[in-house]
Amino acid sequence: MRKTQHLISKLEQFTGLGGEEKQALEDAVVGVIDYRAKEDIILQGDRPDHVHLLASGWACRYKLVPDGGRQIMAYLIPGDLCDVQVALLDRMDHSISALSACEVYTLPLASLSDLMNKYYTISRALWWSTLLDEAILREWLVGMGRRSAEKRLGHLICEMWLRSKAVGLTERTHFEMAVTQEDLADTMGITPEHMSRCFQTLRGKGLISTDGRRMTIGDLDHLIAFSDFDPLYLHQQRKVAFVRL
Amino acid sequence: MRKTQHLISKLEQFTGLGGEEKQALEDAVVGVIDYRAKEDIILQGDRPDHVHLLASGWACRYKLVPDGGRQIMAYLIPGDLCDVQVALLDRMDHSISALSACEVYTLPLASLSDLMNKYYTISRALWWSTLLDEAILREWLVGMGRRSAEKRLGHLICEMWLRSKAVGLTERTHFEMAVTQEDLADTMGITPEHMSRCFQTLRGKGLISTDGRRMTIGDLDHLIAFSDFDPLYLHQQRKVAFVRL
DNA sequence: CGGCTCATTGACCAACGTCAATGCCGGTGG
DNA sequence: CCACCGGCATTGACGTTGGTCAATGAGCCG
Repeated sequence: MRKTQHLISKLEQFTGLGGEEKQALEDAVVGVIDYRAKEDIILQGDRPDHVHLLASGWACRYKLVPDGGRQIMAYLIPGDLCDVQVALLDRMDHSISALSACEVYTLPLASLSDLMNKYYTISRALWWSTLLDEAILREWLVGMGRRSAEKRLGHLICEMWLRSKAVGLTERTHFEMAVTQEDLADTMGITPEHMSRCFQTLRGKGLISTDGRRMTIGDLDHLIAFSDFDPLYLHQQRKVAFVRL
Repeated sequence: MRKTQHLISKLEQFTGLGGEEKQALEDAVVGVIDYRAKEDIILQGDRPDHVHLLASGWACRYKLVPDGGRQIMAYLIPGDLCDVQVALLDRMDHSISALSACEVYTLPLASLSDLMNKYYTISRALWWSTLLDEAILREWLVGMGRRSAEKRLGHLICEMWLRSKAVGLTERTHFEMAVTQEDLADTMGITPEHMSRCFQTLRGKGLISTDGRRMTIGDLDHLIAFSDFDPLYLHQQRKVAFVRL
């Protein structure tokens, strides 16, 4: 399998890619690094000279606040680029950390930049992926402001199920949600204790069930309705990925 | 004064622009539209064929949720482009509405696209501005998850003071904050009643005072400290805009 | 077995929501 | 000029979501 398979699956939601373009992406990968859970990949203030492509596992963008709290601002799954933005911004305004064990491919910033100059399609597709990140961020903000913690959890499960599906990591009814309840609590702006209570509720309603990190969706239609989930914001233009279970 | 003066001031935080580039931007403006407060500029689902540049007044990005609630996800001030992203995404995943009376310039999507092909600097500067939007969104999410409503309000005031300053719309200690408390409540995910209480607190501490829509910062250093404000996320690279009052 | 991390539970508490009423102010028409 | 109106801000009493603290379990691994 190609190293860039997940990335290509992701980009192909938006546009077709030719064989030459796929090979060029593949050739840009120069190294691989392993991280353990909770290990930092990039720190706030860094100015990385490589772009990081997540190959396996889950990671997150986060910031710490003075009182010691952590706010997670994005989940990164296989196929996601961690830091395209550093090409333009002076330095990282947030940190990135592994949530589970992760494999990360490195691509020299210069190669990626060449590639974007040479292949208009790749350039557009990468720009599209940053706009998608932004759209997800907006939807999370809506959740934080206007949805209960339980609905936010349900919403996130729907989102990650679809995003995993788009890169080929979802089974029919279940997928690997490689995070702890504490991570989820830091995502939703609540405490781990309350996160646990939210899980009870969703399980009690028969919407989900869990076995370790494996998340099984018990009743997709009702989960969607309960969570007020509308996949429009994921902009999955080319494939109708959102089929019934 | 140039129509694109505010936009140019904004972009020059990031990069220098030559006279030819400035003129090209100016020439791309083809029309102007007036909106009254509360009027929608773009609706969710739209696919505008023009890019909108805010010339005066304040606007916002927002989404509605089923129970009737509104979540504001960004403020737009003079010099901000409303919808560069629609060039790539299929359609708007959120709406944009005027918060005060607004003047909006329109630029044909095709002209802007030509301009970005011809002038690498402009292309980079516009990309930078979308990354900035994303950085602001992340910081708002941190606030929603991990800061009290009072601190969020203080933080927003610091942010808008700086952003207004970057486009030349801030006096020494005060600026026009063209929004109602209800708008602010919909921004922070709280109720107007609670927003009012937050204002009392900040006024009581002597951090701010208000006169209609005019926001006066009483004690910048303490407001910054109180709000846990760090301007790093605004990525104001070229100018040290963050001088003391 | 012991030590770790993660999930869960319960009792109590604080931030913020809800509802209902009041005040303020600028605009407008008689 | 004044009465009235509509939009916005404010206040108070009380309710709810989610926080805090402290303890207990449950699984995993050396």
